[in-house]
Amino acid sequence: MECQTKDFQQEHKKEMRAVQDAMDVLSGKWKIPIISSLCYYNQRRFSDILNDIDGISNRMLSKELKELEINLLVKRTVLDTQPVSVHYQLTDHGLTLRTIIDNLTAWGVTHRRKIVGK
Amino acid sequence: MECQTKDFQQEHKKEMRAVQDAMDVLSGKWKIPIISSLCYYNQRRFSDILNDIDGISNRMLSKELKELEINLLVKRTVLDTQPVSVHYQLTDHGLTLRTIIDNLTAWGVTHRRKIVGK
DNA sequence: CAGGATCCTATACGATACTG
DNA sequence: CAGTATCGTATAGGATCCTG
Repeated sequence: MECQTKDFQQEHKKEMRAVQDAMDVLSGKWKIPIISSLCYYNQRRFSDILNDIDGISNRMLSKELKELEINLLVKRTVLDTQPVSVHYQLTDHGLTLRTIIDNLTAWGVTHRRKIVGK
Repeated sequence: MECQTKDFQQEHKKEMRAVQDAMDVLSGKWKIPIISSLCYYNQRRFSDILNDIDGISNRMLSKELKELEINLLVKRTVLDTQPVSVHYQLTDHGLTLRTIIDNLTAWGVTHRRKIVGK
């Protein structure tokens, strides 16, 4: 411990800022489920996602999708049907989250086993 | 899309529950920075962590460490020195988060570049 | 169908002060 | 040093109703 220089610590703080940047985008109750849904189904309408995710309200879905759009993770496409339908899909950048989601899924499974016990 | 069976959807909902389980443990402002700190330094005292993480209060650190302990991610050890010092370290189970944290860190970096522009 | 507007509650979090 | 207690605020999120 005594050998740790200021640079060493600064390097770590930089890393922490990066993880927090990531978590700022992904935290909350619904972001990951939404991304997960779009990952799984590739292309999805508003009401489909509403159905994919148990317990989410339209208000929340709308709000979260907007934030994901702002963060360039999701692309919104309005189709001029009657009545209008709207498609959501992950951008290329959004797709780069796939590995993380998969890892989190796997970890979630083993964690539950660990906590609840089997 | 039309070929998706009920089973297919149920499988996906299971996966989503798993990611949410993971996020329940990791969400919030401080959990990941704390784990990151313990990952980096291996063993750390309360006041050290307080120093590692910019902006965290002792109240929050105390609270978050307790939750991490309950989730078996962190082990607390009291050393009978005068005055007492307390060591925190990741459990084996906590260490399994390393990959995820590394991935999130890397993703955070590219995401910031993407959003802020370079 | 795809949302927006409104209202309300819970909890996350912050600041400060105190203790063994 | 390693916390706990107390108080206050802000934000996340839920419920319900409305609209082009």
